[in-house]
Amino acid sequence: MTAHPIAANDGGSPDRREEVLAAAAECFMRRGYEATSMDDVADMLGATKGRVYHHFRSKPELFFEVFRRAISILAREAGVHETGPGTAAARLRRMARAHVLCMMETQTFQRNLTLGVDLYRFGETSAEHRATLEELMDLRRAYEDAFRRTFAAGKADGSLAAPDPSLAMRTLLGAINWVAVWYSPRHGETRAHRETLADGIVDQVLQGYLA
Amino acid sequence: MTAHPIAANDGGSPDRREEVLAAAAECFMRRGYEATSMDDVADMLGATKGRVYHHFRSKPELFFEVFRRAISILAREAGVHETGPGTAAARLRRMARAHVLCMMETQTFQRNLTLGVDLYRFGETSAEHRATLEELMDLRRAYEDAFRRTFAAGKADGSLAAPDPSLAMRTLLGAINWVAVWYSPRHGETRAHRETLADGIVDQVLQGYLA
DNA sequence: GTCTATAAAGGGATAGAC
DNA sequence: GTCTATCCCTTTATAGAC
Repeated sequence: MTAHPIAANDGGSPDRREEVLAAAAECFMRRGYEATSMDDVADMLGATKGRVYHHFRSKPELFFEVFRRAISILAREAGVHETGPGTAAARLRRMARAHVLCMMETQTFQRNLTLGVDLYRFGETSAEHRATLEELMDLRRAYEDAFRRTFAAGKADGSLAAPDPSLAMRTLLGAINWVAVWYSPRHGETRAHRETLADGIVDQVLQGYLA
Repeated sequence: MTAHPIAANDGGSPDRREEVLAAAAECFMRRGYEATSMDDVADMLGATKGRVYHHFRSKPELFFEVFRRAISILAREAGVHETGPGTAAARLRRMARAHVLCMMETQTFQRNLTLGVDLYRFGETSAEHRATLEELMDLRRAYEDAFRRTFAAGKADGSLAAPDPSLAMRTLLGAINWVAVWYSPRHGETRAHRETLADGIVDQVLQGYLA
């Protein structure tokens, strides 16, 4: 891996590595991890796999990067609200709303989270890849823990009424993770449309957990 | 397909075709549709793929049978409660409870429902398989409609308070479908344990939809 | 930085033995 | 009803041209 202008990423000019990553996310989502070939990813870019292998050493590493990106988007957009102002219920609402928007706007990346968990649970991988997978599972657990802690905080400050924070975390995340499964962007849809939809979903879902 | 003693299935003696189907469900769940080889299915049975091909013409047909089985279990166990006694809220609770138990007890089959939807949305299939997939998607839609109708009925009889029955159906099913993703049976677990867990989940989740 | 060509391995499906 | 052997195609990954 020679000097890539990855720093230019922040500056604005589109990065080639980023294009490969996005194409891979799309392919993995559509066909699953093992069924996706490096040729599929290349085809989606209108290139050959020489280009893919130039940016990523192997298929597992490509997938791991997709996973890492997915969870890092969630942590940045949603997890960050754990430490905001207001009651636990208010913070939970901001977290859930941002999470839903991520499911809609970075769907191709987010759907690969489940794929990664299955790979961890059932896949046969080398020791090195196993270690990376463990690390990625830790990232995911850490993200989920923010929801668990917020449910516990809501029990303490009286704003939330879930008797079992772990179970509440699971049912809430189930409801909002599922958005990535059924959501499909409409033609001409704007950010405002998605925000309205996200508010509707979150209002609906949080109703059951409020004190 | 020559004379199989499929009728013996009802009688009690284990059916060979059924064994292949169960092994296939497990493999498809673990590795995904395309990544699962007919050899994988055979290996899980301690056999070779000659046996698999004797019972199922092709890999797609094998998968379709797994999908069909999954949805038919749900329709029988949960969908049937749509027409039971009591308020819409009471019926919805019985449906959701049975659904959760299915997610736990026939997990390997149920997890393939999402796989099938992805295959339908993104897969490249022959015209014949396409037609079968359409039919399977209809079965799934019909099952989901039972939930949608019950939410609408609850609006009418005043037992449920979801403003948008379609959205309520999606968030509720998301929360309870997700059980199949995180649930893992504990050692020595009994049906009673699962029923208690299912009741906890359903109590938690339905809270938000009650009038 | 991306291409073509190729090696080595594994997949779906069938034929025919038993 | 299940197994072995086989055909043909696709896959991962690398080497080396440009």
